[in-house]
Amino acid sequence: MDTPSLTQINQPGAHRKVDIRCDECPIRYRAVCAHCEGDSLDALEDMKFYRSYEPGQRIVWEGDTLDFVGSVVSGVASLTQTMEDGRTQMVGLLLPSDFLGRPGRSVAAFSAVAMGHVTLCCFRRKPFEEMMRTTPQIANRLLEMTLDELDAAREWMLLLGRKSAREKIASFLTILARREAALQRRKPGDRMQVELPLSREAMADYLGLTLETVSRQVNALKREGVIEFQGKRGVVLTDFARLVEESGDDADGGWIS
Amino acid sequence: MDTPSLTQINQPGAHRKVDIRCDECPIRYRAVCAHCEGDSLDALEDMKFYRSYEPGQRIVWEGDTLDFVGSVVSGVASLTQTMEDGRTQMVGLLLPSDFLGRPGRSVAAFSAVAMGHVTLCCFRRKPFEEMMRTTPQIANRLLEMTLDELDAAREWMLLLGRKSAREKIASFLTILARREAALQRRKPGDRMQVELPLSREAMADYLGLTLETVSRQVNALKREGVIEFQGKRGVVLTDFARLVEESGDDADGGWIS
DNA sequence: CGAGTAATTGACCCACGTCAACTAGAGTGG
DNA sequence: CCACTCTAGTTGACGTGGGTCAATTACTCG
Repeated sequence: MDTPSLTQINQPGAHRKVDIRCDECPIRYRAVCAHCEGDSLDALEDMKFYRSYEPGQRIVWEGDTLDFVGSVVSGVASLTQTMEDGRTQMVGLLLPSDFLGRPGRSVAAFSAVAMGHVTLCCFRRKPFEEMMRTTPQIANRLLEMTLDELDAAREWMLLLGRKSAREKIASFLTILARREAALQRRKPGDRMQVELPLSREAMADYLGLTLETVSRQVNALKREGVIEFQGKRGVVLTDFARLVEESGDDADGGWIS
Repeated sequence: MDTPSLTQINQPGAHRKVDIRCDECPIRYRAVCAHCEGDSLDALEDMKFYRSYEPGQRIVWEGDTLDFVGSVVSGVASLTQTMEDGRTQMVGLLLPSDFLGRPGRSVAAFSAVAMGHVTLCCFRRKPFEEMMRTTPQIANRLLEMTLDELDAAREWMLLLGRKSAREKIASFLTILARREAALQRRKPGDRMQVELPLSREAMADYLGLTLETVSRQVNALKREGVIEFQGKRGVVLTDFARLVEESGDDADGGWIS
């Protein structure tokens, strides 16, 4: 459950097995490096190193220093905040191509935890910051990504502050479906399948609910025929229009991204 | 209550009366122009124009196009989201030096409303975007500011998702006090006075509560001697330590900014 | 002084949290 | 292959924080 030491992870062996050439990288055109080419891409390629995390493993603790920044290559990680009495709120989901860490500040404002098996493409902080100064493509791409995240965070504030438990669950499923559909370059429709990337508890932390309420609402949707289960984490959306209705959003939440 | 037409506002007269030279501007070193000097500042000075809004006036509607971006020079504006049935959630407060509008996207994701008398320093979208391309100081400053806002939005998610009504009110007052103290370059302490920049209803929209609950909790804090009122909008924090306790945060929420 | 808006206060109730028991799988090891 | 444990999820019973509706009060501005 603890972060392995640097030496442990920086071993050549650990590297080689996950190494990917940038031009074959699955997140090549969505990550912070998206606009880089030629020399600037080569420079990043030289700097980068990979790290992997097991499900449940802590990537960084809120308040600790993080001596690198990087992109999620595969897997899902959570950004969370915790109060002294243990209440926790997830404040972001890091999906492949999302950026972890804040240039210009080495103390992490939030904890990051691997939700499944996670691989990061990392850059040591100092060289990366230096590179941001000399390569405007990187800073510009990061600005774009940060603006997107800010918009998403603000959307989420509406959900947390104003939506009912039922609406929260429906919104979450709708967003999963829209993202899944976008990846496959088609529209979200009936009988589409999605994988829940989170446990009930993690969903509760994300949605500002308790895990019992999540369980009840999910099963209520099942009972009412809006969704079906397929195995442990699979969900079939049997009635997408109904799901959108239940989410409280207007019909075409224009999420493309 | 409606946004005045462009011509109405762009009249030379309306301009002149609020015009400020950049080197005398109160937000000179905190706004998006903070890192600009010499030529780049001159360029901005040439491009800029001012607009004013009355209390309650809508600056832009969610979904409308906004053909300019700009900085709040004075006053407070809110960024809000509204559901079809009227539920609204404030997703940000724009204070002096804060930036309004998103470069690269002319459709506003959120409504902006003036909470008091507001003055904006505006730039037409296209020239500003062009200038961002040629002047890295601007893009860099905007990145810094956006990262700060993202952190603040995520802090707010914890409040919205997990805090009780009492904790929300206490947190809000604490934040006001910390900002006030920072402006005066001292520590927040007992018997410090703050001005509520928001009505009960606006506070409710900000905190994800109803205005009745806001009223009850504020008055409960008064009854218990944690705060006192001074006139309509003035509040004296008679017991700051207690207020921080009630907020649920650990003692020194390191908010400087 | 009267009208209009903002704020307070009370009575009621329900959505969701809490606490606790129970079930279903997924390993693990004899 | 079956007990044995461990974790994740479900379900029920119950209490309450905060929402809703409505009446009242306090300010402000003609």
